[in-house]
Amino acid sequence: MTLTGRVSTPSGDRGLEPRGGRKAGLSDATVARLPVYLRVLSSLGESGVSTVSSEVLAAAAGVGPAKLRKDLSQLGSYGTRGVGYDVEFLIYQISRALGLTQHYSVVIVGVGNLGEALAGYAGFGTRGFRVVGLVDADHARVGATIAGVEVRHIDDLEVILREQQVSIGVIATPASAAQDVCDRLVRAGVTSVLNFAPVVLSVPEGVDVRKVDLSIELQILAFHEQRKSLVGQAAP
Amino acid sequence: MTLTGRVSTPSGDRGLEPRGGRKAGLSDATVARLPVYLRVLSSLGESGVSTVSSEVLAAAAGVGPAKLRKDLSQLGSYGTRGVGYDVEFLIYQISRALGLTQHYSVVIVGVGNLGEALAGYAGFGTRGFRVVGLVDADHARVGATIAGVEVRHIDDLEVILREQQVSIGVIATPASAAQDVCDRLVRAGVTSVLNFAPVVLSVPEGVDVRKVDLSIELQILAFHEQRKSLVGQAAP
DNA sequence: ATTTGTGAAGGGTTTCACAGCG
DNA sequence: CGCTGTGAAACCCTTCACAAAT
Repeated sequence: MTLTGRVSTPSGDRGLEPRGGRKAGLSDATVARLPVYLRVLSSLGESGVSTVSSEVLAAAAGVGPAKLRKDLSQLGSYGTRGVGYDVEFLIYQISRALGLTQHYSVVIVGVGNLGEALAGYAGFGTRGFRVVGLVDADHARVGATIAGVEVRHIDDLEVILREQQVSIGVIATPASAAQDVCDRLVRAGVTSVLNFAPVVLSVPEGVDVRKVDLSIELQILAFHEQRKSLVGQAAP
Repeated sequence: MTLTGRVSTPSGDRGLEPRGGRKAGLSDATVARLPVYLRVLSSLGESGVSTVSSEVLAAAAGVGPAKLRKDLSQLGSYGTRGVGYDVEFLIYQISRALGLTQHYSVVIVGVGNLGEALAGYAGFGTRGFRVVGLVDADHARVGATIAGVEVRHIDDLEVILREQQVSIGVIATPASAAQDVCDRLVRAGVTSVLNFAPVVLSVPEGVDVRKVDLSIELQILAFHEQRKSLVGQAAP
């Protein structure tokens, strides 16, 4: 069997190109780092630190100082030359830039070990995210209460999505169910999806998908691990 | 309190700059995508497909065809013009490039819901990764058997690392324990770490750390979600 | 005819180094 | 003097478009 010419992928072929058009400043690379700065700043704030230099903040966040300053300068001029950045003020400004001053309702689909771990994750409650729904296809799991939320059957997914203005859907199902769940989320108006299932999801334009994939991470580590054993092998 | 000038971060300040020097071809961006191609190819192979074009494979992987060809050309010339790529042969070549023809022993530290989910993850057994150790600080969890592996106490960590040539350590502990666990892994010779705890780990040069962080992903989604509501707001 | 492999162009990100401000 | 904010340079990655191969 040969597949060529016209596309007829097993898992569909909608929405190849992921990102929609940007509206204002903030490059993707910067957006991906702001949450890290935010976490470091919070921990500094709790330690009673009120001011940080780019050098110290960068070190704690694991980036170079120049990069950090470039990132922060995209938000505005919130530092003081000769002094550094005010911790509380920066926390506020980054939160605002990321949209964390709003609140987001999250539904988790699939309540296996992973779904349960996600539901119980403390970082959820903090910073404007609230788990308003847990659903599973397995009737045996329906009715249980996890982190204060009752598990409902996946048949109720659309009802839950409509009742609670859900903006983010988390997919923690087996791979085989993921695309179907995703389609249902999108059809009900969810435009942000966090996918833990090991499949490439197809979504229409305008929907953001982020993927977390254990085995991809492992394979990337394996690549570097292999490199380390191959010390100076190529001919000069 | 003010932190400026000399660095004295709460969580240490070793290992700022992440990546070591590259040895041969294969850019970071390419390495991050090869596992995706591998997965798609495997699924195609199981469907009885023996040959694919870059167009079809790219569609299924969610990238553009030009990017896919550039990526694959870094491995060598393994396609046939006018025809496409042989699925089985490509699977082999990508596996080889990623170092998946070797076997890697993995230890998971922290057997809460997340650790348990990771241990039970099917993608682990496949493709050369084997969980050879599960450890936890909680005596109540020690002795249980998960996915065929007995949970041992974290005091035994160093013993396990030495007995079983462990190359990859997975940290699934609470944030407060992560840096300490990481230090112990590194001291015992582990050079690849996959971190699920929400902290920036400090490691000496030569050690690779990859981070999986739910709340960072959520915050990135929040940013894009916010953008969507702000339709045409800035003055022209 | 079809599809790969790749120079060249284009865009984005990081790093440098210093001007500018407190 | 110290540290931020930022043009300019360097680097990396993606996209285009076409020559080469079957």
